[in-house]
Amino acid sequence: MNNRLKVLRAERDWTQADLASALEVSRQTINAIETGKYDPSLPLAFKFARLFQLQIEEIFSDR
Amino acid sequence: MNNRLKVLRAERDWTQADLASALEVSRQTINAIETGKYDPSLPLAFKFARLFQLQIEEIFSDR
DNA sequence: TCATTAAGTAAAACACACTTTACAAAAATA
DNA sequence: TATTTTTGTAAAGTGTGTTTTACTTAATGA
Repeated sequence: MNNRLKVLRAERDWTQADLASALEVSRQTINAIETGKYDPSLPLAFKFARLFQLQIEEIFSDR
Repeated sequence: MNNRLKVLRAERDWTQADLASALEVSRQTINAIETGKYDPSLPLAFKFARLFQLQIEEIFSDR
């Protein structure tokens, strides 16, 4: 699973910590997801989508 | 998190076991997700979406 | 260059996703 | 009604997602 989080953050000039606090998760969670260590849970994927106002599929991709 | 799995299954006349084998997960996993015991992982949510040819948000909803 | 901020990473702990086996209850069908 | 199929549920085990604390490295700015 890869994702566009780094780009979406850059477009907004947000740090990983900024994004983490917007989503109420730890900075390490953001880092781990961004660097592909693991996938977010579905509820967290929904939070990303809501925050960025995008479909989950526009942020995360299966292959 | 609620979902439309029961309806989507009914439209296709599939049992929980049918859906489970199409997705290569256990029947108990399908049952637990349908009955709200837990949410699927994001990769499994993608598999549902691909199978039903729907967006994840058209199958699962956050509230 | 020095100090600060941002990003990467690691370990331990805990909660949740998923499996297998097994059984009971409900629904469908002969 | 009797049998079969489907659904619900439970317990134990494994693996993954997330947290906290903490340290290192990289990038930014005075």
